[in-house]
Amino acid sequence: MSAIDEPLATPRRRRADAVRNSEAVLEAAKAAFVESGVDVPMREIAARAGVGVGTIYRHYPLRSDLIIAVFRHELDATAAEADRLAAEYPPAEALRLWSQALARFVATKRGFAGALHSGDPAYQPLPSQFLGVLAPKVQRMLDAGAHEGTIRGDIRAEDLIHALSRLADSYPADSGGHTARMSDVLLDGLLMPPTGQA
Amino acid sequence: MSAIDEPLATPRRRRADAVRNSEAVLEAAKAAFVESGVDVPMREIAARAGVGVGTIYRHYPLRSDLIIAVFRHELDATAAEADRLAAEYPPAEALRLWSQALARFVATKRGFAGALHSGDPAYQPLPSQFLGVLAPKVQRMLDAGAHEGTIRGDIRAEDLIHALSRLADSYPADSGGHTARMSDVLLDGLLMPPTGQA
DNA sequence: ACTGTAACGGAACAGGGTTCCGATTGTCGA
DNA sequence: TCGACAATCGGAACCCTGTTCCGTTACAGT
Repeated sequence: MSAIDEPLATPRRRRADAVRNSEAVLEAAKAAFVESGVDVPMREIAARAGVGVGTIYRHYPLRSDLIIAVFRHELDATAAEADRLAAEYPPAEALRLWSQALARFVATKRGFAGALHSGDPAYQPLPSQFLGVLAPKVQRMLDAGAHEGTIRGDIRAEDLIHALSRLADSYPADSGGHTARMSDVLLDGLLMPPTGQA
Repeated sequence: MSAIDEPLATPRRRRADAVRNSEAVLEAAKAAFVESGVDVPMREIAARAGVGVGTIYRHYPLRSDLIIAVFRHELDATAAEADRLAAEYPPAEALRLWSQALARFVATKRGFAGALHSGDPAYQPLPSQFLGVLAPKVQRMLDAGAHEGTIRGDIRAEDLIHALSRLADSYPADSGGHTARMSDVLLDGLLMPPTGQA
């Protein structure tokens, strides 16, 4: 009766160099993503991290694994922001403010939205992981708005996030506020009553 | 004073094989785009057309040249559709119907919207050529709607087309009508009066 | 027919993703 | 402390694709 605080017999301890390397890769990827976007060559990340490419693939078999790992914190923060805003503002306004947070997230990750919708097998799990974190929070805002009658109720959170992330990626260097304007138009369309005739 | 129906002295006649090949490439590309999307390898197009890759590059130095050439007819038709609808329906309704036409155009061209916004130098002229054909027609619809007070006047045709083409590309196999639904939401947001508070 | 040249084809080069395997090096038991 | 084992490493090698380049081919005009 010594170590039963581990779920089952400890299979083995993770090697120290493995931990070091996996963290070094994470740091290198983070920097590389900022400089060159998420499509940066694997070899460059490997060089920055001072490891071989094989080591990257060992720790992150899919490029999407690396991306999610790098952006995990920010992604969670963006999700948490949804809760914060939902608690402080009426649904429609919370949604509008949150959409700006999402736009900031996407805009600062060159190539992220493209990867999200690319269909490339290396990015295959990305959409579900991304949406898995955000959609529940957004859905709650949508439901609240639908319940009080200020937001139309036939739009799913996942579709909305898809759309917003698409729009946010439309202008590589968006100095004219195009993204913000079109996102606002989309959100106006969500407000009740929908004026459009069938 | 024989042949002055040509702008200036006819420099030379285009070689028959050149004409043949350039058309063969066009046909091959059209088929390949349908089967595999606009990102299909050049070698495959060359093989289908029975020419060498060098021949493709001779006739279409940029991939975007080939894409535009292949879709020229459909693109013009989509532009003409804007005129037709504008003549027959009130601006807001015309715009809604036209957006469906655009969605059809984009949806049937796998990878097209991605190429449109990719930033890849091989696609560099694509956005301006694409928008150059469509934007003037759409702008006229927007202006008409703004003039009669049914459509908000602060949205440029180019931004709208960008947004719609982005949305139309969001779902590779859109069986659930997601694209149509989100496009409708966007268009609802265009209608006056905009309900959203700043 | 003959010639000059436009056009051709595909080898060659460059660059990126992914795999594979011999070499290395922690970890753990003795 | 030491040895053995296996996890891990590194980067060469392979494949696929875009693009260029140039020796060869074959059309157009005389």
